[in-house]
Amino acid sequence: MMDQRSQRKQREVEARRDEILCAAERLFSKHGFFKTSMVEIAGAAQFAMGTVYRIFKSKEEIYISLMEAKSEELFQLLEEQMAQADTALEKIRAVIQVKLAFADRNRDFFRIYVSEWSGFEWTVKSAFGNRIWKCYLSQITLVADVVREGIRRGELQRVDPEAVSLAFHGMLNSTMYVWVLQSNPSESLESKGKILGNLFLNGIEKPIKKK
Amino acid sequence: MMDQRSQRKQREVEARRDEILCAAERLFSKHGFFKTSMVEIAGAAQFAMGTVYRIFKSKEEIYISLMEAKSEELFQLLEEQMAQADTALEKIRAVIQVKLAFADRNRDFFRIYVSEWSGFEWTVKSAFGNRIWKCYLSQITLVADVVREGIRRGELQRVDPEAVSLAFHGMLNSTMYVWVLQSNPSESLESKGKILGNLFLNGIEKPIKKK
Amino acid sequence: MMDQRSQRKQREVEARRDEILCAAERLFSKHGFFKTSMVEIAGAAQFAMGTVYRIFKSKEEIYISLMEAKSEELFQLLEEQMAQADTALEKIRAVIQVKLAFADRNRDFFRIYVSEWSGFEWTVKSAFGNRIWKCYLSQITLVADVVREGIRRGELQRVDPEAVSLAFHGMLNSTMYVWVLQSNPSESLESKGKILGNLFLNGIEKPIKKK
Amino acid sequence: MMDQRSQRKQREVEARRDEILCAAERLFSKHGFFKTSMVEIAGAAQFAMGTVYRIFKSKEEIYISLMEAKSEELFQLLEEQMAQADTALEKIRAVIQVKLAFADRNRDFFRIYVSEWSGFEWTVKSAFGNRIWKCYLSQITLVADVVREGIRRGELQRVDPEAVSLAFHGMLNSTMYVWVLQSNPSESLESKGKILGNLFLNGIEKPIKKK
DNA sequence: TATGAATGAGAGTTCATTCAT
DNA sequence: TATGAATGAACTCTCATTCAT
Repeated sequence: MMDQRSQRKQREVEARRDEILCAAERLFSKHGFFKTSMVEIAGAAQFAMGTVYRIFKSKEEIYISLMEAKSEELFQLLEEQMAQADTALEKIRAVIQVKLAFADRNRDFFRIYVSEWSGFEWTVKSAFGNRIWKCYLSQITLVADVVREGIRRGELQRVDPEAVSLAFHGMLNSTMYVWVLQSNPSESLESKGKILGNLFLNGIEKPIKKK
Repeated sequence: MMDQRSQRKQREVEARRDEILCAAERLFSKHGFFKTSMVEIAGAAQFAMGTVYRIFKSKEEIYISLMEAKSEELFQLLEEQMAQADTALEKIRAVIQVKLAFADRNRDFFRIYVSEWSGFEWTVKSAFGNRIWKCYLSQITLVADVVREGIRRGELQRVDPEAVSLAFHGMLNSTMYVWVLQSNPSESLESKGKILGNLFLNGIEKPIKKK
Repeated sequence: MMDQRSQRKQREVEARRDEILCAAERLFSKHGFFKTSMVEIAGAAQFAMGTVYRIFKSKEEIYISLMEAKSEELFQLLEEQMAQADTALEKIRAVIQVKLAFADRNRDFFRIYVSEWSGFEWTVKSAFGNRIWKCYLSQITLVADVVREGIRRGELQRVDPEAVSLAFHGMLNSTMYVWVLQSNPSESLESKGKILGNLFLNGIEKPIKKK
Repeated sequence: MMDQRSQRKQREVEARRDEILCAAERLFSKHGFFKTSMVEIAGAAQFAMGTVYRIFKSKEEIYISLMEAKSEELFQLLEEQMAQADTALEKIRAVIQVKLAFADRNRDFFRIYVSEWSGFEWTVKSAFGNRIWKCYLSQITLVADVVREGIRRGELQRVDPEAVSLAFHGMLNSTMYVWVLQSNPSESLESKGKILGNLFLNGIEKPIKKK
């Protein structure tokens, strides 16, 4: 009985969290962190200010929770899809597809994510900066591991896995950000993915000697 | 005589501009645009508030002027070095070297530049957003032209020049940002450049058929 | 229950409005609109700045609300007293008495009212200027109507009602302002009213022919 | 020789004073005292800020000098015209005509003059307030003297000269202000003067017994 | 527990006045 | 003497956070 009640409570709190994060996502995406006020967030989420502050201890906390939640979601999707791929090449192509599709479904989030990918505004407050940074780092590590494994299995050249993964994400993010900004993307998700996959795997140089 | 005096005036105004921009660069880099106040900028530049406002009409104007000035400087360096290179491959390697060296000399600026590369916080205010965006666009166009020429001359594969250039800059920026953040870069400038150059030109896949 | 609470809220907000207006009245009267700061108003009303801004959206809004509230109050007194008078002459004498008594009770307000009667500082910002102007216009129209009726009923000469009403208020205001400024009015309210009434009704010329 | 040079100096200073006052008049009339800046005044008068401050020690000084200069001019016109009139009635009509004509020629000044007739914004700083007040007082006294003389000579009723003069100017000013505000005055100067003259001399009541 | 009014420090910007040139 | 750049206090208004109800 007590259990049931506390479970309902739990679920309610979760639902509230989501509603607030959802409202914040839209607003941050539209106006940026600093030009979005707590009154706006509370209003959009249909809660009183006090209620918002009961769930999140500050505006920054909302921002970071938003990043963490979505990053976690994306990370799990990445892991799932990568588990189904065998070779490093397939895994890398999977990462591209998953991220592109995710960006397409979460355009508001992605505008924030890419913009703040460096965590620049947060670097001072290291406690917050670190949490944001981890969101990026987890993905970079994930791909770095794939690269490392690919090298070991002879599928990939002997490159620096971390450096290459970092560059890979920069490539992806810059492309996706511009793509997300366009309201009517002229080119499809697929073609973008193919371009990036080829670029990352084979580069742009023309293979000169193919006897 | 009149000329001399007005020239000195001119130089003094320039010097003031630079001092303010320099102070702003440091502060924006450390705290971000919104957490840096005009009082701080004025104080760091050793001027009274009114003096700062005599030279820049708003805080945004300082920010944008900073971006424009440094971007222009970087752009000219890029053009100079590219003019001395013959092939597309050489030009691309030149871009990487120049940007890395520039980032190394302008660490504060680069933290701002990469952080805000998407211009996200500015997109709302289109007048300002456009000016920021142009700073990035000029570089993307520059490299896209190199790629186009390289394809025409048979040096590069038939890729989408704009898409590839965008990805190239994302790759560079993400790498440089992390590199700039490290106070004691363990790896040298050269090696970073080599890694990125190889990645962009040849990708990471192991060339399978080499009979 | 809900009703009671919301009613109390309503009353509290009203009380706050009044306290702020009251403080502003005193300060505007003493230092004028531009030399009175919001900090001073908030301080005098014993509220934090934010509270003042919750109730009035700007300093101008306070000023205009003050004018409108008091003007409305005066206007209603005028209407009441005029309703009890039969002839135009009686009505005009009633207007004089009511305005003098009101000015006596609201010395601070009257200093502002008369000073700014022309709305000069406001004419530029038409939106605000109009609201101020209406405060004066309503009274001028009121008296103009009385004059018109008086003419119709043969009590008054065939004069231009609007022009005469305007002059009438100028006469009243100038007299009242000086009177209000004197801390210890040497002459009584009554005698001032009589003088103005006679002046407006009969002029100052000696009726020459009275056979 | 020395005399000539110092005389020229004197004349130059006078010319500067006039240019500044002229510029200030236009600007104060358009935007009000507080919304007109010294930079604007200096710019409009084609002088450097320092030069303006060499001639007037503050913005307030410009304002008051402006009032004093024009008031003095008006006062002399009034004295001249009144000297040519014999009876009190003629003198009063002369005052009306002169003021109306002066207002017509000095519309900018009159907007300021009437708006600030009460000196309200200045009352705090008594030193300044007094100087402004004297500008009004001189006219009131002038007319009060005429009224006193008129009573002595049996032309006017036994009224309070000061009170009546004050009311007279209030009447005039309110009428003139509205008239000055209208860009295309529909009614002529003459007719306005007649209305005010009749009102002041005979009132609006219909003389009842005229056998 | 939920509310949202109250808080007040702090923001960007202006401008009367000064003073080195 | 004339200049106009430099000054910095003071302005209006915002908003993240708190807390009495």
